[in-house]
Amino acid sequence: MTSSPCYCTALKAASRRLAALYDEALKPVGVNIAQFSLLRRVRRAETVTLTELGRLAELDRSTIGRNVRVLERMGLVALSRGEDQREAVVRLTPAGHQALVDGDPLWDGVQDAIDARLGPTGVLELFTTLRDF
Amino acid sequence: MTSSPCYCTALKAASRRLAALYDEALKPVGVNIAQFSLLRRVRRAETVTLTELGRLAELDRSTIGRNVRVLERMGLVALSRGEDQREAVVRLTPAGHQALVDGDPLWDGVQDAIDARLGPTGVLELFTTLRDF
DNA sequence: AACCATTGCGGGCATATACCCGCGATATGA
DNA sequence: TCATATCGCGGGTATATGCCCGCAATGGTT
Repeated sequence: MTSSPCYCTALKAASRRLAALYDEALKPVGVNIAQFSLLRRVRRAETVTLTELGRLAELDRSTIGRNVRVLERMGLVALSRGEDQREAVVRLTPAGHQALVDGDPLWDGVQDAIDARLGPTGVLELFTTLRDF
Repeated sequence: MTSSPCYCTALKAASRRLAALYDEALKPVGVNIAQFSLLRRVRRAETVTLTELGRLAELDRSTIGRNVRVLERMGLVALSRGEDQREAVVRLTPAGHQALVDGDPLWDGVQDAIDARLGPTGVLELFTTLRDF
Protein backbone atom coordinates (compact mmCIF):
# COMPACT_ATOMS: atom_id res chain seq x y z
CA MET A 1 0.00 0.00 0.00
CA THR A 2 1.10 3.49 -0.84
CA SER A 3 0.25 4.78 2.61
CA SER A 4 2.72 2.51 4.40
CA PRO A 5 5.70 4.15 6.06
CA CYS A 6 8.66 4.86 3.78
CA TYR A 7 11.67 2.89 4.93
CA CYS A 8 14.02 5.46 3.55
CA THR A 9 12.31 8.41 5.20
CA ALA A 10 12.14 6.59 8.51
CA LEU A 11 15.80 5.69 8.31
CA LYS A 12 16.78 9.22 7.41
CA ALA A 13 14.77 10.68 10.27
CA ALA A 14 16.30 8.24 12.73
CA SER A 15 19.70 9.07 11.30
CA ARG A 16 19.13 12.79 11.89
CA ARG A 17 17.91 12.22 15.45
CA LEU A 18 20.88 10.01 16.23
CA ALA A 19 23.34 12.45 14.66
CA ALA A 20 21.86 15.23 16.78
CA LEU A 21 22.58 13.13 19.88
CA TYR A 22 26.23 12.68 18.95
CA ASP A 23 26.57 16.29 17.84
CA GLU A 24 25.28 17.49 21.18
CA ALA A 25 27.68 15.25 23.08
CA LEU A 26 30.63 16.35 20.95
CA LYS A 27 29.92 20.07 21.27
CA PRO A 28 32.72 20.63 23.82
CA VAL A 29 35.20 19.42 21.20
CA GLY A 30 33.80 21.69 18.51
CA VAL A 31 33.20 19.01 15.89
CA ASN A 32 30.09 17.19 14.73
CA ILE A 33 29.73 13.44 14.41
CA ALA A 34 30.51 13.42 10.69
CA GLN A 35 33.76 15.25 11.32
CA PHE A 36 34.61 13.16 14.36
CA SER A 37 34.01 9.97 12.44
CA LEU A 38 36.25 11.21 9.66
CA LEU A 39 38.97 12.08 12.17
CA ARG A 40 38.69 8.58 13.62
CA ARG A 41 39.18 7.09 10.18
CA VAL A 42 42.26 9.19 9.58
CA ARG A 43 43.68 8.16 12.94
CA ARG A 44 43.09 4.50 12.15
CA ALA A 45 44.78 4.85 8.77
CA GLU A 46 47.56 7.21 9.95
CA THR A 47 48.01 8.51 6.42
CA VAL A 48 45.42 8.06 3.72
CA THR A 49 44.52 9.56 0.37
CA LEU A 50 41.23 11.31 -0.28
CA THR A 51 40.06 8.59 -2.63
CA GLU A 52 40.87 5.86 -0.10
CA LEU A 53 39.16 7.84 2.64
CA GLY A 54 36.09 8.14 0.46
CA ARG A 55 36.07 4.41 -0.12
CA LEU A 56 36.33 3.73 3.60
CA ALA A 57 33.59 6.18 4.50
CA GLU A 58 31.36 5.20 1.58
CA LEU A 59 31.30 8.82 0.51
CA ASP A 60 31.89 10.45 -2.83
CA ARG A 61 35.48 11.56 -3.26
CA SER A 62 34.48 15.16 -3.82
CA THR A 63 32.46 15.07 -0.61
CA ILE A 64 35.48 13.79 1.28
CA GLY A 65 37.63 16.46 -0.29
CA ARG A 66 35.38 19.24 0.94
CA ASN A 67 34.88 17.72 4.40
CA VAL A 68 38.61 17.30 4.82
CA ARG A 69 39.19 20.90 3.81
CA VAL A 70 36.91 22.00 6.64
CA LEU A 71 38.95 19.94 9.09
CA GLU A 72 42.08 21.45 7.58
CA ARG A 73 40.78 24.98 8.17
CA MET A 74 40.07 23.91 11.76
CA GLY A 75 43.70 22.81 12.03
CA LEU A 76 42.76 19.22 12.84
CA VAL A 77 44.27 17.56 9.76
CA ALA A 78 47.09 18.40 7.37
CA LEU A 79 47.10 17.77 3.63
CA SER A 80 50.19 17.01 1.56
CA ARG A 81 51.11 15.44 -1.76
CA GLY A 82 51.82 11.73 -1.97
CA GLU A 83 54.62 10.03 -3.88
CA ASP A 84 52.12 9.88 -6.67
CA GLN A 85 51.86 13.61 -7.25
CA ARG A 86 48.16 13.30 -7.96
CA GLU A 87 47.35 12.02 -4.51
CA ALA A 88 46.37 14.27 -1.61
CA VAL A 89 47.45 12.61 1.61
CA VAL A 90 45.64 13.35 4.88
CA ARG A 91 47.25 13.19 8.31
CA LEU A 92 46.15 14.24 11.79
CA THR A 93 47.74 17.30 13.35
CA PRO A 94 48.51 17.37 17.08
CA ALA A 95 45.29 19.35 17.52
CA GLY A 96 43.45 16.66 15.59
CA HIS A 97 44.89 13.99 17.87
CA GLN A 98 43.86 16.04 20.88
CA ALA A 99 40.32 16.46 19.53
CA LEU A 100 40.06 12.70 19.32
CA VAL A 101 41.46 12.24 22.81
CA ASP A 102 38.93 14.75 24.12
CA GLY A 103 36.07 13.37 22.05
CA ASP A 104 36.56 9.67 22.61
CA PRO A 105 34.98 9.52 26.07
CA LEU A 106 32.07 11.69 24.90
CA TRP A 107 31.56 9.45 21.91
CA ASP A 108 31.82 6.38 24.15
CA GLY A 109 29.11 7.83 26.35
CA VAL A 110 26.63 8.02 23.50
CA GLN A 111 27.56 4.57 22.26
CA ASP A 112 27.10 3.13 25.74
CA ALA A 113 23.75 4.84 26.13
CA ILE A 114 22.59 3.29 22.89
CA ASP A 115 23.95 -0.10 23.87
CA ALA A 116 22.00 0.13 27.10
CA ARG A 117 18.80 1.07 25.33
CA LEU A 118 18.97 -1.55 22.60
CA GLY A 119 20.71 -4.40 24.39
CA PRO A 120 23.26 -6.71 22.74
CA THR A 121 20.73 -8.54 20.58
CA GLY A 122 19.09 -5.31 19.48
CA VAL A 123 22.39 -3.88 18.34
CA LEU A 124 23.29 -7.05 16.51
CA GLU A 125 19.94 -7.23 14.74
CA LEU A 126 20.16 -3.58 13.75
CA PHE A 127 23.60 -3.94 12.24
CA THR A 128 22.63 -7.12 10.42
CA THR A 129 19.66 -5.34 8.91
CA LEU A 130 21.59 -2.20 7.98
CA ARG A 131 24.26 -4.22 6.25
CA ASP A 132 21.61 -5.53 3.87
CA PHE A 133 20.84 -2.05 2.60
CA MET B 1 35.98 0.31 23.17
CA THR B 2 36.77 3.23 20.97
CA SER B 3 37.36 1.03 17.96
CA SER B 4 33.81 -0.34 17.89
CA PRO B 5 31.61 0.67 14.97
CA CYS B 6 29.87 4.01 15.31
CA TYR B 7 26.12 3.51 15.33
CA CYS B 8 25.54 6.92 13.87
CA THR B 9 27.99 6.50 11.03
CA ALA B 10 26.62 3.08 10.20
CA LEU B 11 23.07 4.42 10.20
CA LYS B 12 24.01 7.36 8.04
CA ALA B 13 25.80 5.16 5.54
CA ALA B 14 22.84 2.79 5.35
CA SER B 15 20.59 5.79 4.96
CA ARG B 16 22.64 7.04 2.01
CA ARG B 17 22.67 3.63 0.35
CA LEU B 18 18.93 3.27 0.79
CA ALA B 19 18.25 6.78 -0.47
CA ALA B 20 20.33 6.04 -3.57
CA LEU B 21 18.09 3.03 -4.24
CA TYR B 22 14.92 5.12 -4.08
CA ASP B 23 16.50 7.96 -6.04
CA GLU B 24 17.45 5.58 -8.82
CA ALA B 25 13.94 4.11 -8.96
CA LEU B 26 12.33 7.57 -8.98
CA LYS B 27 14.55 8.95 -11.74
CA PRO B 28 11.84 8.66 -14.42
CA VAL B 29 9.71 11.04 -12.36
CA GLY B 30 12.51 13.54 -11.94
CA VAL B 31 12.40 13.78 -8.15
CA ASN B 32 14.52 12.28 -5.40
CA ILE B 33 13.21 10.38 -2.40
CA ALA B 34 13.32 13.41 -0.11
CA GLN B 35 11.19 15.38 -2.56
CA PHE B 36 8.86 12.45 -3.22
CA SER B 37 8.37 11.90 0.48
CA LEU B 38 7.57 15.57 0.92
CA LEU B 39 5.06 15.44 -1.94
CA ARG B 40 3.42 12.43 -0.30
CA ARG B 41 3.06 14.34 2.93
CA VAL B 42 1.48 17.27 1.15
CA ARG B 43 -0.95 14.94 -0.61
CA ARG B 44 -1.92 13.34 2.68
CA ALA B 45 -2.53 16.72 4.28
CA GLU B 46 -4.11 18.35 1.19
CA THR B 47 -3.16 21.78 2.47
CA VAL B 48 -0.54 22.34 5.13
CA THR B 49 1.63 25.16 6.43
CA LEU B 50 5.42 25.05 6.30
CA THR B 51 5.72 24.81 10.06
CA GLU B 52 3.26 21.91 10.21
CA LEU B 53 5.04 20.18 7.34
CA GLY B 54 8.29 20.56 9.20
CA ARG B 55 6.76 19.02 12.29
CA LEU B 56 5.44 16.08 10.29
CA ALA B 57 8.74 15.48 8.51
CA GLU B 58 10.84 16.09 11.61
CA LEU B 59 12.75 18.73 9.70
CA ASP B 60 13.69 22.27 10.59
CA ARG B 61 11.15 24.76 9.30
CA SER B 62 13.74 26.61 7.28
CA THR B 63 14.79 23.33 5.66
CA ILE B 64 11.19 22.64 4.70
CA GLY B 65 10.85 26.14 3.34
CA ARG B 66 13.81 25.70 1.02
CA ASN B 67 12.83 22.19 -0.06
CA VAL B 68 9.30 23.33 -0.83
CA ARG B 69 10.64 26.20 -2.88
CA VAL B 70 12.50 23.71 -5.06
CA LEU B 71 9.28 21.78 -5.61
CA GLU B 72 7.57 25.06 -6.38
CA ARG B 73 10.17 25.89 -9.03
CA MET B 74 9.52 22.43 -10.48
CA GLY B 75 5.82 23.28 -10.62
CA LEU B 76 4.85 20.41 -8.36
CA VAL B 77 3.45 22.43 -5.46
CA ALA B 78 1.89 25.86 -5.10
CA LEU B 79 2.40 28.25 -2.20
CA SER B 80 -0.18 30.73 -0.95
CA ARG B 81 -0.97 32.74 2.16
CA GLY B 82 -3.21 31.25 4.84
CA GLU B 83 -6.01 33.00 6.71
CA ASP B 84 -3.33 33.81 9.19
CA GLN B 85 -1.29 36.08 6.95
CA ARG B 86 1.92 34.75 8.45
CA GLU B 87 1.31 31.22 7.25
CA ALA B 88 2.60 29.88 3.93
CA VAL B 89 0.20 27.16 2.78
CA VAL B 90 1.40 24.38 0.49
CA ARG B 91 -0.80 22.53 -1.99
CA LEU B 92 -0.10 20.06 -4.80
CA THR B 93 -0.43 21.27 -8.37
CA PRO B 94 -1.87 18.94 -11.02
CA ALA B 95 1.71 18.22 -12.07
CA GLY B 96 2.50 17.38 -8.47
CA HIS B 97 -0.42 14.97 -8.34
CA GLN B 98 0.76 13.40 -11.57
CA ALA B 99 4.30 13.01 -10.22
CA LEU B 100 2.86 11.08 -7.31
CA VAL B 101 0.70 8.94 -9.58
CA ASP B 102 3.75 8.16 -11.68
CA GLY B 103 6.04 7.65 -8.74
CA ASP B 104 3.81 5.54 -6.52
CA PRO B 105 4.40 2.25 -8.35
CA LEU B 106 8.14 2.92 -8.52
CA TRP B 107 8.22 3.67 -4.83
CA ASP B 108 6.11 0.57 -4.14
CA GLY B 109 8.65 -1.48 -6.06
CA VAL B 110 11.50 -0.44 -3.79
CA GLN B 111 9.41 -0.91 -0.68
CA ASP B 112 8.41 -4.40 -1.81
CA ALA B 113 12.00 -5.32 -2.60
CA ILE B 114 13.00 -4.29 0.90
CA ASP B 115 10.07 -6.16 2.41
CA ALA B 116 11.18 -9.26 0.55
CA ARG B 117 14.75 -8.93 1.73
CA LEU B 118 13.99 -8.24 5.38
CA GLY B 119 10.82 -10.24 5.88
CA PRO B 120 7.92 -9.10 8.06
CA THR B 121 9.74 -9.65 11.35
CA GLY B 122 12.85 -7.91 10.09
CA VAL B 123 10.88 -4.84 9.10
CA LEU B 124 9.07 -4.76 12.41
CA GLU B 125 12.26 -5.09 14.41
CA LEU B 126 13.93 -2.38 12.39
CA PHE B 127 11.12 0.09 12.91
CA THR B 128 10.91 -0.70 16.59
CA THR B 129 14.62 -0.01 16.93
CA LEU B 130 14.56 3.16 14.88
CA ARG B 131 11.71 4.58 16.90
CA ASP B 132 13.92 4.41 19.99
CA PHE B 133 16.44 6.80 18.47
C1' DA C 1 59.66 7.85 -27.29
C1' DA C 2 54.99 8.95 -28.39
C1' DC C 3 50.22 8.10 -27.68
C1' DC C 4 46.30 6.95 -25.24
C1' DA C 5 43.68 5.20 -21.38
C1' DT C 6 43.29 5.51 -16.50
C1' DT C 7 43.59 7.67 -12.15
C1' DG C 8 43.30 11.42 -8.46
C1' DC C 9 41.74 15.97 -7.66
C1' DG C 10 39.61 20.57 -7.75
C1' DG C 11 35.78 23.27 -8.92
C1' DG C 12 31.03 24.15 -10.52
C1' DC C 13 26.32 23.16 -9.67
C1' DA C 14 22.35 21.52 -7.09
C1' DT C 15 19.92 19.72 -3.13
C1' DA C 16 19.56 18.74 1.93
C1' DT C 17 19.99 20.18 6.55
C1' DA C 18 20.37 23.14 10.81
C1' DC C 19 20.94 27.43 13.48
C1' DC C 20 20.42 32.25 14.05
C1' DC C 21 18.44 36.87 13.24
C1' DG C 22 15.07 40.06 12.06
C1' DC C 23 10.43 41.40 10.29
C1' DG C 24 5.71 41.41 10.22
C1' DA C 25 1.32 39.26 11.91
C1' DT C 26 -1.31 37.58 15.69
C1' DA C 27 -2.69 36.77 20.31
C1' DT C 28 -2.67 38.17 25.27
C1' DG C 29 -2.90 40.99 29.33
C1' DA C 30 -3.19 45.22 31.69
C1' DT D 1 -6.83 50.08 23.38
C1' DC D 2 -2.14 49.62 23.72
C1' DA D 3 2.02 47.35 24.95
C1' DT D 4 4.16 42.98 24.99
C1' DA D 5 4.91 38.34 24.05
C1' DT D 6 4.51 34.82 20.73
C1' DC D 7 4.31 32.88 16.24
C1' DG D 8 5.41 32.00 11.10
C1' DC D 9 8.63 33.06 7.61
C1' DG D 10 12.56 34.56 4.78
C1' DG D 11 17.33 35.10 4.40
C1' DG D 12 22.20 34.57 5.83
C1' DT D 13 25.71 31.30 6.99
C1' DA D 14 27.77 26.83 7.31
C1' DT D 15 28.26 21.85 6.66
C1' DA D 16 27.04 17.55 4.07
C1' DT D 17 26.31 15.11 -0.11
C1' DG D 18 26.49 13.66 -5.09
C1' DC D 19 27.26 14.32 -10.12
C1' DC D 20 29.79 16.11 -13.85
C1' DC D 21 33.74 18.29 -16.18
C1' DG D 22 38.33 19.34 -16.95
C1' DC D 23 43.31 19.19 -15.71
C1' DA D 24 47.43 17.05 -14.49
C1' DA D 25 49.95 12.87 -13.33
C1' DT D 26 50.64 7.97 -14.14
C1' DG D 27 50.82 3.77 -16.58
C1' DG D 28 50.63 0.71 -20.49
C1' DT D 29 51.12 -0.16 -25.61
C1' DT D 30 53.16 0.12 -29.76
